[in-house]
Amino acid sequence: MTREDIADVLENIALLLELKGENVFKTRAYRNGAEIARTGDCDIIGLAKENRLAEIDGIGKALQDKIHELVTTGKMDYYEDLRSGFLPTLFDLFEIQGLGPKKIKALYDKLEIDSIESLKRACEDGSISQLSGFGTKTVEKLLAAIELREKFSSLFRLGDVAVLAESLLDAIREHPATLQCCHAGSYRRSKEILHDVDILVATNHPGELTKYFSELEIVEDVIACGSTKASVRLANGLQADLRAVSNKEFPFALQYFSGSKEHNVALRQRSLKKGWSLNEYGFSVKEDAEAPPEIQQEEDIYQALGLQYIPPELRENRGEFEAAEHGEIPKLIELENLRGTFHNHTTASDGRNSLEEMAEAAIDLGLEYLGIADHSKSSFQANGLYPERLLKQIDEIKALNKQWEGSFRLLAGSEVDILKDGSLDFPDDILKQLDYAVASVHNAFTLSEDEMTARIIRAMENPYITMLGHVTGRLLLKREAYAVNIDKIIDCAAETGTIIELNCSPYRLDMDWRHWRKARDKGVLCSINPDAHRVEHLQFLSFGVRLARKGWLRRQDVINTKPLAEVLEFLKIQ
DNA sequence: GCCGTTTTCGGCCCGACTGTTTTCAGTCG
Repeated sequence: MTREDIADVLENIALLLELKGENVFKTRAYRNGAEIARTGDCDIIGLAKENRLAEIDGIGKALQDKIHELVTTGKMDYYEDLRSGFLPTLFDLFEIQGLGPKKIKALYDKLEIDSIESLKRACEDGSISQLSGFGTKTVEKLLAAIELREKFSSLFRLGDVAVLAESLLDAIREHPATLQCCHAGSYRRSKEILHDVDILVATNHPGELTKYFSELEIVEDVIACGSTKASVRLANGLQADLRAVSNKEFPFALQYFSGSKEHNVALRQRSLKKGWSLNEYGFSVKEDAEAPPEIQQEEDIYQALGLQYIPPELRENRGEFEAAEHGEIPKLIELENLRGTFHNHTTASDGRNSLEEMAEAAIDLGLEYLGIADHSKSSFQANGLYPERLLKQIDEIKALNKQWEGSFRLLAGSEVDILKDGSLDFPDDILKQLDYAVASVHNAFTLSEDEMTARIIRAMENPYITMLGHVTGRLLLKREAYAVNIDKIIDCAAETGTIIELNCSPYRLDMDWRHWRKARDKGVLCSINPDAHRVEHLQFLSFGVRLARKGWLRRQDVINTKPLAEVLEFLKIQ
């Protein structure tokens, strides 16, 4: 029994109660309990065993008894009763955009729809249209949502893969027969969306390693396990592949399996011009071609082909060859370059940690400054701040800053909503009291591209707006970006000197890496922001740096590589 | 179902958007 297990049971109870049309506040109590189980600071399992759940705020008598029963017996009668008679596929319906408890209840009661499959059938055969509240538009939207889900079913966000990918590589590294190992594929190239994880190992005992790999504890299913290659599936459905090669082949295999396919096609074409055919095992030399140099490591392959080394993140055949030919591959930003960050939340709005806790966590990470940007009043759902509370927070930040005497500083900002017409949620006389302000769109996502672009540009033109938050509002594998003309936004950022955020929440990674190079070339500065809602989220900075590298960004292109003194000067604050 | 109290009952986050129901219900953030 883990915290996750408890959270899942409570969350499912909340869904089933919603289906039964129970009191929304009762439902909310269970959902709140799930959240506490999943992410609360307390040791919920230990407290449950000791009958001390009453110490947790939000867990009342009913949940205490039920969680205690679940933890000590492994099941909960209330939950078993509630879900008897329903297929587990029913829960999938809640993941379809546009379907909530009321509609799911209607679908279940009237048409016995209890899975995405039966929903799709009912959409296609027209039976859904008989139900009141389900018109043609609704059916269209449901079909689109089902299609989106199918499209994404075998895809994973970088942030959901990173821990697994690292622990797999660690396991391979520990094996005594491993000579060297490395990630390959799209994980190595830091793609934001992945469909598998590739690991390459150099060894003299390949069969031992593939067997060892397929028997690792985190492996759920073995898809294939041969003498040089193993494919497995992990509990979350992610596929992981291991390829074992000799030490001599390793640089070639690493280059080959890192891709991208387009990059490799271009590289092999270059190689052929020299009379060398390139594959995952090495160069094979055509007759009367000169002999290629000795290859010790991946860098040597690029050098042999007359190219500067191309970091894996840039291998998308998007101009990296031209740059490498002319020695113009940039020195890309590294995680160690970051000196601080902006756009973080606290308990004042929808964050989980206090100002002090966020500051301590930032100091522990070695940062010199941390920008606090809680939501503004229009983000009701996020407990956005009204001016009085914001001004009070500014005072609190000033008071806290005294203790660090310049060695660390909290910056007082706001994530101010860009309203539908492009005006801001706070008047200028409030904004000007802040150290900086992030402007973000949080509602009215369905404006036309022209309207949305004009709306955002209007906000950027406000002199008190320092940076633009999550430019497209996308949630990876969950919600498409809203319509916006990125090129116009970049031009406006260049003209107004507005920084553009690289929001490094694993769900966002927005602005997309494909736009950063041109933004950089127009002189637009980037800010790598974790959008942290709790101290652990500061770790998202590493994803931000990976995607900034993928966007060709150098240290000098990112505002938060600047030391504190320079940032204060930049923001014109004391 | 939880919480807090002017203590055992009433409040619990609110507004925008969408589609369809011609006056509002459901979903979402």
